[in-house]
Amino acid sequence: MSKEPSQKPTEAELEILQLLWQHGPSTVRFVNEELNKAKEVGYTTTLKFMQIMTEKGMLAPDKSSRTHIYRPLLQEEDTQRKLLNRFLDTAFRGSASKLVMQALGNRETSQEELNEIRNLLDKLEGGKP
Amino acid sequence: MSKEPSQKPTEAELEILQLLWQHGPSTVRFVNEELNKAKEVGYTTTLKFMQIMTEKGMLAPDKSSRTHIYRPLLQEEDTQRKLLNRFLDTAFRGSASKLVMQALGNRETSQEELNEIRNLLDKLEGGKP
DNA sequence: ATGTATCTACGATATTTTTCGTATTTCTTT
DNA sequence: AAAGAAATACGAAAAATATCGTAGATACAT
Repeated sequence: MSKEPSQKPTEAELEILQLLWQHGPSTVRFVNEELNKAKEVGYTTTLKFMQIMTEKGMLAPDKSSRTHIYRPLLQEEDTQRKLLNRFLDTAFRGSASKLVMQALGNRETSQEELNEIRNLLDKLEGGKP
Repeated sequence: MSKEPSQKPTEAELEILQLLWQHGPSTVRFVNEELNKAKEVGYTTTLKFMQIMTEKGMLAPDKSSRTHIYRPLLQEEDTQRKLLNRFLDTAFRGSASKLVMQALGNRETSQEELNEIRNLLDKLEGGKP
């Protein structure tokens, strides 16, 4: 029974994945230090998480040296897409536009980002002019 | 010790809130039947949830008749906003535009909705011409 | 080469979330 | 008024998440 590579990461797992996506393959110590910038977490706690994530097939450790280096097996965009779809359904009953409106309304969004979005809108509407 | 009215609802709690937002104040039985359209859940399970949610200050039961009627104390948009902010940070590292792009890209969005979004963009950019 | 620091392995505990069973109370129906 | 149906109250088990301590192995510095 080989394990399916994906699942829904928990919040804590997601935080770790974020760090790995952002910084590339890393050691437990590094991840732990990064996590500690936000809140206190014991080293072994982080280690345990990363081991569990490895069991679940989310990470792969390079064990060639004593200090293991973990890399994420889940793709960032893939994972985001799945999480987003789930979130959209549970929190917004599937209404993407409501979500988008909230997301844009609640936060400062840079001019550059707004332009990107506008471009996307153009592309989406371009399909049926 | 008065309880703070809000907290982060769990997924199961959110499902119940959704039903109450959608249909207005309801009985346990009604909520339970709705939940059962998606998956089997025992009546007492639903009851317990709604009682816990009441303790947490998310719901308020009208107990004037034997069959209690629960109404949500959390506002839909409020709650969505909070959940969204959290989700945005944990899943998209705070990048609203990335989230928006994914949300629009992954799903069919109606012309009407696209227009709404475009209007919002105009309004957002209007602020600093 | 010996003590100290750093790792991983592993198991255990704590916390939160989900799920139910049973008892008791309150209607309804006959 | 008694039997049965439908609700709530309560407690507790089960499952999923999160957190840590200790032991043993490995490297490093003196």
